[in-house]
This record gives sequence, C-alpha cells and structure tokens, in this order.
Amino acid sequence: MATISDVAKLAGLSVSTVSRVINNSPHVSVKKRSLVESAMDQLGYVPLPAARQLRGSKTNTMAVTIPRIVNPFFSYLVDAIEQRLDEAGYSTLIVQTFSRPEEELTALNLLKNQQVDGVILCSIENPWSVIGNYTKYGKIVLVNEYLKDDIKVPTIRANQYDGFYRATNFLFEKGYKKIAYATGRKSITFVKRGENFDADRFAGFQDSLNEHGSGFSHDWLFTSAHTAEDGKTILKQIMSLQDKPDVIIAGSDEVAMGILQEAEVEKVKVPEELGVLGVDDQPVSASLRVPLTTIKQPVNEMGQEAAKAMLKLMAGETISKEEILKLKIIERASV
Amino acid sequence: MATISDVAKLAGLSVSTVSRVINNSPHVSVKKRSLVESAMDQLGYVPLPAARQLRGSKTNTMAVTIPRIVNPFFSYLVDAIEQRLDEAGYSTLIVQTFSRPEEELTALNLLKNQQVDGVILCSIENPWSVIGNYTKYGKIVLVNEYLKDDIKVPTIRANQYDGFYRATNFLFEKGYKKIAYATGRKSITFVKRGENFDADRFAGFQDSLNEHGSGFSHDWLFTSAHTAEDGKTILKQIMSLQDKPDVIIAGSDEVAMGILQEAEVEKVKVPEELGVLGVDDQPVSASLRVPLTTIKQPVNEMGQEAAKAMLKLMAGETISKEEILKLKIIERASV
DNA sequence: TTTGATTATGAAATCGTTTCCACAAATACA
DNA sequence: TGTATTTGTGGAAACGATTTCATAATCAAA
Repeated sequence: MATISDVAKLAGLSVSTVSRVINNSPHVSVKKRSLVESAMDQLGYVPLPAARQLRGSKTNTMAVTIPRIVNPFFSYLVDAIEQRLDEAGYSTLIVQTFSRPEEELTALNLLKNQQVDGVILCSIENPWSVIGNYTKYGKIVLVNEYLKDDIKVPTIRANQYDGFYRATNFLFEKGYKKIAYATGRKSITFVKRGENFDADRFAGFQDSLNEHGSGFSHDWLFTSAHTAEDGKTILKQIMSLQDKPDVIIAGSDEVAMGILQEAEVEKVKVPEELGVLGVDDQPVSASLRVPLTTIKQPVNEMGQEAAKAMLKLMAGETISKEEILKLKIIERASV
Repeated sequence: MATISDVAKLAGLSVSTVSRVINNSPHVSVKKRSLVESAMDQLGYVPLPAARQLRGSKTNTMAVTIPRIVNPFFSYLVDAIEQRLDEAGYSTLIVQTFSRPEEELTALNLLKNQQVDGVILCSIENPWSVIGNYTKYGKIVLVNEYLKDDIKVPTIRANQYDGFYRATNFLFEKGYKKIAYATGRKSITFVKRGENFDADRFAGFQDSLNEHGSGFSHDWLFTSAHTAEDGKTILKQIMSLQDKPDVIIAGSDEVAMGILQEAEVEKVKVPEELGVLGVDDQPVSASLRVPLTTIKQPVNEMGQEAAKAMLKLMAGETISKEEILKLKIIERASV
C-alpha cells in the first residue's frame, strides 16, 4: 500500500503539496499538480480513510437506521435514500435496530466516533432528550416518524393523520360500520393528534369514527402486530369474537397478508364478510389472491427528500424543518 | 470527547497502562485496572475507531455485497448473515452492487483501505483474477454464487444443478411436456455443469430434458428477467408464440409473480393453461392469488453458515472450502 | 545474599493524513 | 522604487490510539 509520502517522494515534492492536491485546495501550481497526479496513479495511491478521519475530516459515510431490512417498506425506503446519497459520493451504512433503543444508540454513536458524517433515522426508538445530544457530533435527519418536541432536525414524513382520517371515511362510504384497528405498537395510550406517528394514525381514525357517530369496541384493537403471523392470529381472534367487526385497518400490508391468508384457511370471504385495508402498498400487494386495498406511503419520495435534506445539511445550508407528504388510498379488492 | 490521555490523567497513570486495560493484555495489576476502568466510565470514554485502525488493528466491521436490497431473497440473506455477525460483535456494512462490477470493487476496496475486516460476496460480478487479488488484504467468503476456479476462499452455496434437475423431473411427472425457462442472465452461452451458478441451473434443467427425450425451443428461453415487470413481458411474449410452452421455470419468485399477474389480466388460467414454477420461496409466495409452487433456497442456512465461516476465518481457523446445501421443491398450486 | 526471570509501569515511536506556521518568490499597489 | 499582499512550497505538529523498548520492582531458585 502506497502512502502519501511515497507519492511525495516519487513526485519529488513534500507531503504537504501532495495533500493539497488530494484535497484540491488552492495555492498549487499547475505544473506540480500534474506531477503529483501522475505519481498518484502510477502508484495506484488511495488515501487511507482511517488516517483522514483521525484528522477530523469527512468520512463520506452516512448511517441509516431502520427496524428491519426484511420489511419491504424499509428496504424500499433505504433503497431510495441510498440511491441519492450514492450520487453525491456518500456510502451508506444500514443499521438494523430491531426496534431496540440500544441499537439506535449504536448508530448514533457512529456519529460520536466520527465513523459517519450523519445519520438518517427511519424510526425513532429513543426520546429526543437522548437523540438531541448527538446533534453536536453530526447531522441528523428524521424520516417517516417524527417527534413532537421542538427539535431542530429536519423531518420528512407523511401526513398520517390526514391519510387515516380519509381512509376511515372511505370505509364508511363503502358501507362498513364496525371498524377494527391493528397497530405495531404495544399499546395505544395516547389519542391526541400531533404526539407522534402512531397517535396521528389513531387520531385520524378516531376523528372519522366520531364524525360518523360510530362506536369502537376495545375488542377491535389489536396491538403488537408486525408480521404475517400476527395477522393470522388476529383473524382467528376476530372470528372468535361475539361482536365481530366488518372491516379491519391492518396497520401494514404484511399483517394484512397474514389476515388474508388465514381468512382463506378459515373460509372467511374477503371483502364480503371482512374487509381488509392494508398500509404501505408493497409491490406484491397487487398480486395477492385478493388484491389488497391499501394506504400507500410515499416511500420513494420520502427517501429521496430525506437524502436531499441530509445533503443540504452537509453543505451547510439551513433547510425547512419539516416536509409533510400525502398518503394515498389505492383501491383494489379487499375492501 | 474524552481521549485515552484524559483517562490516563484522571486515573493518574500512563496511556500505555490504559491501553493495556482496554485491550485487556496481561501485566496490569488488579488495582490499576480497576482504577482505569472507573476513570473510563466516569468519562464515558470509548476508543476512537479511526485511531485504532490507523495502527492496523481490527475494524470489527464486515462488508456484505448484494445486487439489490429490495430483492427479498437478498434482504433475507443479509438478515441471516448480520444476525450471526452481530452476535460476534461485528457490525455489517451492506453494499448494493446493482450487479455492477465497479460497485463490487468498491466493496473489495474497503478491505484494501482497512475499513472492514472481511467481505462476504453474495453475488459475483468480477472474475477471480480480480477478486483473488484482494485476499491479501483480508478475508473473503462467497455465498450463494461460486467460482469454478481453484480458489482458496470458502464458498457456501446450494446445489443448483441438483435442485433444477429434480424440479424439471417434477414438472415431467406432473405431465408437462413443453418447459420454458427464464433467467436473470443476459445470455446462456454455457451449458456445462460446474461452470457457475446459472450454468448449473441450466445444466440441471437440460439434463432432465434430455433424459425425458424432450425438446427445447429457443423461443422458450427468456433472459435478463429480474423484476415482476419482466415477468409480465414474458407472459405476453409467451402468448404471442405459435408453439406455446405449457409451463415455465421463472428464475425467481419476483418474475413468477409478474407472470401470474399478467396471466390474470390476459385471462390465462394457471396452472391449467400455463404452469408457473418460481425460485426462492419468498414469504408472500404462499399468499398469492395462485399460491406459487417454487424451488426454495436455503437462505437462512446459507447466511448463517457464511457468517460462521467468516468468523472462523477471522479466528485463524482453516475451514473446508465448500459447503453445499440442498434446494427444496415447495408444492403449492401454480404447477 | 546473589542471580535470573517475571511482572508492572511509563516514555516515546509509530500509523497516514491534514493543517498550521514560516518563509520565499511573485505580483499588486502606491 | 518601495511596501503590502498574494501565491507557492516545505517542515513539523497534531489527531488518538497501539506497541516497542527501557526500567523498576517483585519473586524464585541457587
């Protein structure tokens, strides 16, 4: 491995000059510059990242946190982010948090340890009182989820309240009366809009319910629903209920698929006996046995905007704190 | 950010001693050791990776290359790898190559630049003559695909020849006679077993064909098939054929899904008019409109074995060069 | 005791860069 | 023409760790 001084020696110049060429800073004569350049590619020289980092310069790496990469919503989100970052010459470090706060801290510590220039959080596992401390070490951007605190970090997200409000209205228009609700959260203790991601969804749902004078049974709330397996369990639970809902907002397409699968097994007709509304619009949702009606998240847009925001931040620009995109209802056959 | 000398100062000792404690090398008295330890967590000290790397020690990071993260086969593979690596204290850098040789080199250069301790290649975009050069910079493990050259790097893969041979036999048993074949490769110019991943698949297919005295029309070969979109195109092409196949091996579940989708649109009955055999067994394949019969890849096993192999390599153990797992035919309804 | 090995500790060199500082040469301004 | 600025260049310090080397203290064997 050639070092900077090998290059300097070959070019007959000082390491300082070589370094100036590498970082193309001014005050280098054209003659010497080309001398250095030819020496560099003669030796196949590439600066050692660790050494540059040690001096406190850029790492040209970004961390992106997601709960799990096998969740298509997040793999597409990451994909969109990475694409943009790539164009700008950054490499991307994907960190799976598995929804564990400690793992999120691992990612944030990369900032502290100068291993990355910034981190893009696609989910939030720690309170702002913890995350906020890391802003002094590097740039942070929030995507998808958000924090209600008065924070200074750019946030790119979709309007979950509006989307769920409209979606619930849509269900009423379709003639449904008894709407069940599934979510990934462990519990829904908050119902005020503007608290966070899940609260917004639930608030939108509730507001529509109230406007339609519709009741909501506690039996119709299903928490900790993440996987298709969870979906299957939910369907079984629904069918064992005295007072059954006639439609369910599944929280995610994955859960919706599980519900659909188990409905097939249990011979429950969708959408006649039970409507199923997904969330996300995964690529496969259209080719399910019963094509899934779903609330589409603007994944690509969010990813791209998040990357853009981060890049602007890196360029020292100040940017608007919040960008709110719109959810879209994709009507197919399951509702 | 506290440095090692801050710790040394607080503990009233030299940096050497602190370093010894950090790397728990011998010859440190219990008393001083605990002195250093309390100083360390009093300051919240964490060694700066860049500085350690500069001295040539471990990075505790592994790179994993995959064509694309949104491909579920690879996201599950990565997931399995990362899980194991995580347990061993390594973090994982996921590099998407988009099937471009240059991007694969980017990943291999991480080795050269001492940014990672090893790289796990889940696909192969460069010849061994290129990849082999990097073994001197760090450890390399091949998963999923393989190279026929006499290489020294551990390879974990599935027996594609055997799987496709059995799958084709299975189609004949089912009464199919005219079998089409789709693949992601740009062309199939090799048909000899043992050349590579795709050749093995095709050879297994061909051998079964020959044994059954069955012909193969060039019109029934579809190349560059990656996405569901490609699958849709393929179905249209098939339907425009004079001499139509009665079943197709789709190359991947994604392509199979596209075929299924378009078959729905074109009112082609599956499996009556056209059988569709997928490859991979993605989680959703079971809940498609027509549940997909598919050749299941041992993704989890491969990922775990690959990670294990890498860890053994890092520990200085020599390991058997090749581990070959078995493909499994999952029978559902599309064939 | 004396000698030799082992253990515990610190000083200083080292890794490969960037950047501050010094200084000379060239250019601009009066 | 003299002074002030700009441009070009190299030397050396700095970044934060690890590691080699030297030395002092302790222990074991004679």
